[in-house]
Amino acid sequence: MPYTPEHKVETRKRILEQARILFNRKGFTEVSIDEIMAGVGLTRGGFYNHFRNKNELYAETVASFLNGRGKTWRDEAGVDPENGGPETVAAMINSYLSPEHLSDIDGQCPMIALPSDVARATPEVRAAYQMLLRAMAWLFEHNLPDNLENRRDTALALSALCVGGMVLSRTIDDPALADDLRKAARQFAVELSQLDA
Amino acid sequence: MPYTPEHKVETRKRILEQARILFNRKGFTEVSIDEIMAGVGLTRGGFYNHFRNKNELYAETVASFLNGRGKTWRDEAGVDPENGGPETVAAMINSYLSPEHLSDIDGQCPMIALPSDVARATPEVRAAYQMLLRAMAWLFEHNLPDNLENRRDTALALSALCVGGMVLSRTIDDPALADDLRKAARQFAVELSQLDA
DNA sequence: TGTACATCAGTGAACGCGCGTTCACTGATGTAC
DNA sequence: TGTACATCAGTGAACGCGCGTTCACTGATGTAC
Repeated sequence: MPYTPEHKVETRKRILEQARILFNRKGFTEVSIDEIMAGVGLTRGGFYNHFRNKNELYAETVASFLNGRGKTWRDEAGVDPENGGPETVAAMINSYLSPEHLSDIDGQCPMIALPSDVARATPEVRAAYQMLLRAMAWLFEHNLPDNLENRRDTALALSALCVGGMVLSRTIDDPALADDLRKAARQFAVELSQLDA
Repeated sequence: MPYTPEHKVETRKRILEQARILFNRKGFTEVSIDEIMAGVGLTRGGFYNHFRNKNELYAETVASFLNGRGKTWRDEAGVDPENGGPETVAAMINSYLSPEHLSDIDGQCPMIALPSDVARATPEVRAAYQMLLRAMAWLFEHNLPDNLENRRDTALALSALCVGGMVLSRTIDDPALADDLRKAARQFAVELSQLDA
């Protein structure tokens, strides 16, 4: 048996990681397989040893965020699904709508970088994206105060506010406006999470 | 002088309108000039009598929304910048986050259909997008109650919530989840607009 | 009113380019003896 | 321990395709006489 089985697994991971970064930077259609493979130090032909086609890669990239880069993010924000609470919600909001997240093009959440790309992608890609949103809303919901009546709706609205605030800030050129928008979203998200509606 | 000057102006308008619809459906890069011109009943070569290149068309498409399809939308929602008020804000929110707007792929607001496309487009396109956002926030701001302390921040947060709610709903396949999200965003947006923060 | 003419919106073949994918191959590697 | 071998990850030329853009041309139209 030539090469260890781990070798192939590792290469596959490196391709996924490189693809995630490049997709975040330039979007799905603007990134070529050549580019991704070159970033990993390989040539184009080898790609098809790891993925059936570009669409499969795309779906796996989005899906892999949850347990890859997304896990790092949750850890950094100190999110603990088991023992959370209101301060966890505030930490999530502040981290998601932070200037660091805004300037972190490579590491950002795919829901911010790729919404309109995903809307036109294959069902597999959209399913992966949907899973991300569910995960985000679930985290919000289970850390909101118990006495809140409509926790799920609050969690969904918070998700919309967080993603919307970042998507718009990212698209806006005027740094002052982008910042005001991000801060306003953050302020009202925190308020909303404490609201007894 | 062959053809009336109006003839050319009219054709240009028809190209813009067709481009707006197709961009809303499939995004900027996925729509070809052939496709747009065919939709207008012309052939590809003629395009360059009206626009310098595809990027110029893109920028003008986004910019033209404000006084074209966007004006219709404001009229339908009964938005009057001069004599508004809280009920105008509620009308804007309810209209923007309505099931009708969600299902109106062709006529939707470009901020929903094209956020990640715009983020990677030319400065001209981004400037047009920014103008749309400013217009939306301005409308919110000037119709919020006078006694509200932070009207601008409220207006910006409302914009983020509206756009974010629609972007996510559009991307989600599960109709139940998409609907819950849209409704939650709407409910909290209305609440937020009455909040004295 | 009718006709020749000039204009320029529109045509469609052609060009260059980059991309996704295929495929015959190469050569690095672990294993069997 | 050393060597022949089989495997298969990786290579890179080639293919087909569609796109944005150019350009020499056509022909519908308003105007001048």
